[in-house]
Amino acid sequence: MNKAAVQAGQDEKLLAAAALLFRRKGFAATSLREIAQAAGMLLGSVHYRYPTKDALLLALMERGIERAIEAVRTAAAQSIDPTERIRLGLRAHLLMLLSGDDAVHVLLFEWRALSGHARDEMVRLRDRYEAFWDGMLYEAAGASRVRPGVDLKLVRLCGFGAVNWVATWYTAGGERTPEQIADAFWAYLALGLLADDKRPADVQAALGAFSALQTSPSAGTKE
Amino acid sequence: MNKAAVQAGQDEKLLAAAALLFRRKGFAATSLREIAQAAGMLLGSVHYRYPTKDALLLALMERGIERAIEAVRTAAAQSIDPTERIRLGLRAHLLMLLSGDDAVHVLLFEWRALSGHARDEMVRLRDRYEAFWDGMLYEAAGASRVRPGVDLKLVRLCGFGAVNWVATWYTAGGERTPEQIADAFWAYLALGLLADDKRPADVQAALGAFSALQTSPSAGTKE
Amino acid sequence: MNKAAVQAGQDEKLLAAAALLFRRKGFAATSLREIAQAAGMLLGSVHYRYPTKDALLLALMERGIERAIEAVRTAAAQSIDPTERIRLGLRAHLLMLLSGDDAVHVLLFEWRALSGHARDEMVRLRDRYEAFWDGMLYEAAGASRVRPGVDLKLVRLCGFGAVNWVATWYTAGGERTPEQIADAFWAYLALGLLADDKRPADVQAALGAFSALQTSPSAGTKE
Amino acid sequence: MNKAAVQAGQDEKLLAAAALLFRRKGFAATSLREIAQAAGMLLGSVHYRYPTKDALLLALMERGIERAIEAVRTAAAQSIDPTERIRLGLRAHLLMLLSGDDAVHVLLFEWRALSGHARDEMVRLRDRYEAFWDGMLYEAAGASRVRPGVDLKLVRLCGFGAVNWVATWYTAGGERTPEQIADAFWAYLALGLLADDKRPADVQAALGAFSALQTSPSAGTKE
DNA sequence: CATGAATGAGTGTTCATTCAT
DNA sequence: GATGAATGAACACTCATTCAT
Repeated sequence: MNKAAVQAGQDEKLLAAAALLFRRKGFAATSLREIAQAAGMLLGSVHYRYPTKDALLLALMERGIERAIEAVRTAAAQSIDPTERIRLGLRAHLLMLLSGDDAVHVLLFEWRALSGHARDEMVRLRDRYEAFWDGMLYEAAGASRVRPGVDLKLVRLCGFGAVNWVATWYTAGGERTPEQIADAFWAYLALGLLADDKRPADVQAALGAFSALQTSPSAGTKE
Repeated sequence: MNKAAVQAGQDEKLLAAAALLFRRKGFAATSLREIAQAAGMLLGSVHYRYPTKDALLLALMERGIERAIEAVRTAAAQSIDPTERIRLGLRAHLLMLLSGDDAVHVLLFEWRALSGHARDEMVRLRDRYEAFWDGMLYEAAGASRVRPGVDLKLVRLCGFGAVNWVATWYTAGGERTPEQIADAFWAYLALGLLADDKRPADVQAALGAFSALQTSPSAGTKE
Repeated sequence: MNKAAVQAGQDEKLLAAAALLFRRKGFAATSLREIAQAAGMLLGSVHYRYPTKDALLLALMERGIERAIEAVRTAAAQSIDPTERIRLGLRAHLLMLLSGDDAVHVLLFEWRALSGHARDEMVRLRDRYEAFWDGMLYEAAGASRVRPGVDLKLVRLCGFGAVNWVATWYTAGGERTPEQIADAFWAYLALGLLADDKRPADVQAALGAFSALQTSPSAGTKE
Repeated sequence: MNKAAVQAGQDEKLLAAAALLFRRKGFAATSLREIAQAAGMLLGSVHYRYPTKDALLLALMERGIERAIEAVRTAAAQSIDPTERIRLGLRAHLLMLLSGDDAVHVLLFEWRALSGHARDEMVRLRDRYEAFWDGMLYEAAGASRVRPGVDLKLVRLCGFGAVNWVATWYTAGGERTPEQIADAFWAYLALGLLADDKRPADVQAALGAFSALQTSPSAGTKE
């Protein structure tokens, strides 16, 4: 039992080291030797735990997805208001991505390195997370808070994009905290950028294509 | 003269092949041998044109940024209305990213592979593009179409994120065209998601943090 | 225990093969593939033992210097007469250089190929060997066998040059053995070339510059 | 005629640049591109003048040998005393080697890089120079200044070694000039190191092997 | 169970050389 | 006559992976 705990700890150290390096240098540019060294173990031992580099990445992603779902679920549970739940979830998602866990970052940015079976497996994991978010959005829509004609799936993809992309430019110690960024993004999406008295007239006109869009609200998106 | 044209064509083929492969497999996972083969030239010839792999990537990015700026500028020039110009620019940006040119994709997703001087150079290129967009946004703000308290830089980062992330999930032949996606994202951001009669009461309350944010409208974001 | 012995044997074979090839073709003109093949191992295995080509050369030089010092010390220990000790040491040095070990040859002729840290390391090794020889020479001088006004450091450099250069023209099976060559060189240096009755008059005159030199007997030589 | 002069000047610059680089980095480690750049010409033009790298080295050596012979001959001509002529020749040889011309250095230290026909050619050149020196030595012997039993060829090899090796450790601005070094070496060889009253007794005894040597004075040496 | 020596395919890069112009 | 684009073999080196112990 003690031995098993040590092993789990070793595994934890290994995955954490891998996540850090994958995030910093990318999957392909990181060698298993580096990971082994960073984790304080030997190269052979890495292969003992994960037979291939792909398997290590996949394990990392699995862990990332579980933690992300867990974190978002916990955050959202703090409110029963659907809109507020989304805001809290968004905060949690961004927090995980920026400072919580390298595994989440890896999950979002290194999946292209996988191929074949490992890639299918990873897609399955992502779908689970996306389904979880879609659930929250449909709650909000059900509470008829969302403007009619809005495609929820597309909203999810829009919001995810905005938030995930933050990992690209954010640096700790900047002028905004992750929480502030998440709230601001949510405010933009929820309220819109344009001043109230300016909206109806010119925007509606400008978005002719968008109006057409509203008539087919369930248009799909995914590969 | 003929010779110069042939050389330029060779170069074009080389960069196009590199862009395609970098996009599909990532920079680190693509070998110069593969690129050479895809471009129909020999390995030595690739190095003759670009002394290092980094130099090839950098050249690709330079081309990508020039084309992106050009495309967005041309699209935005079709209207004099600041809001409409943004919508048209967004469309052009997404179109470049998705189907116009692999170089733009590479520019956005492979910059982490660079280091040292090449990275500085790339950052300089990106800054130019971002400055170009900020210009368009300030126009719109100057025409007092934007809700007070909105941080334009953060809006740009939000919008870029949403749009750039599309490259992550979009597949040609899907149910929406790039233009439709761009318009929809712009509509979400411009008008907001929430129904008019629902907005003032509960959103304002939900976004306490956001209200605080509005008092310091010029808060920065970046590293 | 058996395993360690096998490994040491492999290492020995590798270094011996490298020394032979470096001697025959020079460091830069010898490829690691050739060395691997000559040592009966695979290219990857060479790098496993010595991470870089420079490291391999350095290891070779270290071995060369150790063996040279050991051989010279052992030979010189056979006599207690300072002059005789030098003759015996010279013999041993030349023997190592010509037929004993390619590593010694490499040490003397391939050091220019190194740069940076590896070169510093090599200089350190050479200095140790030279200090060892200077010790022997000072012994002889202390026994007041050496003509006054002779610069011992310069003598060492003169003798080393004469003897090391032999590696340039010597071929096994020639008309003189290494021992005979060493003894002859030592005789020339010790006794001088000129007949006794011819020396005082004309040589002294011919060597005006040399006489001047004798007045500053401690003039240095080296960088 | 003007054109021919320009060409000869170009050739001169090319050979000088090659000599400098070969001396500094070795033949194998110097690329033709470097040489071309240092000579201010283009890579193709180097090949235009010398079809292969070996040919360039060989041309360099030819020039080196011619200059060396010329310099030594001129220096020796300043005296009619055979011993003095040797001293002056030695001075000239060392001067060429150290500061006169990189080609001489290359000639002595880079010949191992050649093989096949080019190597044979180079050996022929060296033999010419050595024959020239042997001529001077036999003059001195004929004037019966040399101790009986001394092998002149071996003396030449001994002296050449001592002097050539100086290039290995000499640095300009050191405490001795090349002339002083040459004179000192000649003094050591001509007069011997040991004090007069110490010589007959112990050295003769110590050099038993040498006495045997004296009975076969014409023993050859060369490969 | 864990290790580390060994592997060999593959990497980016260098380079002397060729040749059409 | 002189150039520089193109070549491809060779280079030192990296790396995920295997396997005997």
